[in-house]
Amino acid sequence: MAQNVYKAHDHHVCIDSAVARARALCEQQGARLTPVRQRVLELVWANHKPVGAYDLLPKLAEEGFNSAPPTVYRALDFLLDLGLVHRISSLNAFIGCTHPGEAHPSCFFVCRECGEAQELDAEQVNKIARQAEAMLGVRVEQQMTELMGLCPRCQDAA
Amino acid sequence: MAQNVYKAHDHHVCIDSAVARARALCEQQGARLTPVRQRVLELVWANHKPVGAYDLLPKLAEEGFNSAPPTVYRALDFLLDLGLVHRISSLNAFIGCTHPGEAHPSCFFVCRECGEAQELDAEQVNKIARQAEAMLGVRVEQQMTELMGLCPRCQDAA
DNA sequence: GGAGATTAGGTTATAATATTGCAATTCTAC
DNA sequence: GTAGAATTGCAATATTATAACCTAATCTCC
Repeated sequence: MAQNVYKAHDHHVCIDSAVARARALCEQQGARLTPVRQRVLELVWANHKPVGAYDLLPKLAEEGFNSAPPTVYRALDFLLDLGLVHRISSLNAFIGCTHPGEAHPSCFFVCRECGEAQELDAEQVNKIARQAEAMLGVRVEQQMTELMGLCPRCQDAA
Repeated sequence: MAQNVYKAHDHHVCIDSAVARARALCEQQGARLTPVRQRVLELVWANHKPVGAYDLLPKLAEEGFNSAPPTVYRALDFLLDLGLVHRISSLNAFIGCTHPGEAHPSCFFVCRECGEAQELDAEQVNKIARQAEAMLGVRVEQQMTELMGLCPRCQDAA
């Protein structure tokens, strides 16, 4: 299971290590972590809530970056390709990945109240994929699972 | 596992039984399967490919139905609530469900070539949900899984 | 069967998300 | 240093979804 976001933690470490992993991965793959791309990654990691592409635009603008939609979508596509971020389809939003290294299954729990997302172990989803391949003859190339509900904190609050 | 869409079948049966199930379910729940709603359901069932809301509009228009976006979105929302259709988030599209009866986990394989979707057994996804509840203390209310890849036919074609 | 409540549908406008196409620039490898 | 590739800037537009407000149909209960 990935790191538990519901435990108290120094979030700067999350951001810093995300950038460090990104840098390493880009070097390894011969990809370029340009200023926009790095800044988008940092902004996605600003907290543990999936962020919309259009939420990033004004923040980039403030900092003097170009801020037209294609800029942020291109950066996000780049990060998605490297598995540095995941897309939460049901929210049209993006969130940082804790164990990047090319595209891999996306499996998250998202709280409908606070919006925080917790990455989950995707082992069971792999089972579904293997089962479908065996029983139906399909070939699975991508997987995503999204669970929605209430996180521990928001249950307590209610 | 739900019916296998890759096997030859008389598709009229799919549509007819979908409508029959819908009628029964609506009766049971005291909901009204109005003409627009039934027609939208039939159109969603026109084939086994997820269909976009905006693809339905012109077809409804041809048949003299009102055809503004809210009309089709309302019909789709109604059908979603009853579990008669599912939303494929990664495609912004909708597909008929073979075993309706209020909202339930959505689990599909979608072919990236032909676009056909095959509903899968969601038992493993339930396991993920229970695991997340046990280990993280979250409460899961909704689930969706989407697998992407190549269906048997499109593998053969390639 | 009629009054009031509820549900469904019509209409217009607009919000939110995402992409296309092309020109300009920067980087990389030779 | 130059050709080719990757990246960015920019303007326009496509696609998906909802808001707000009103009218009409249907239900419920007496």
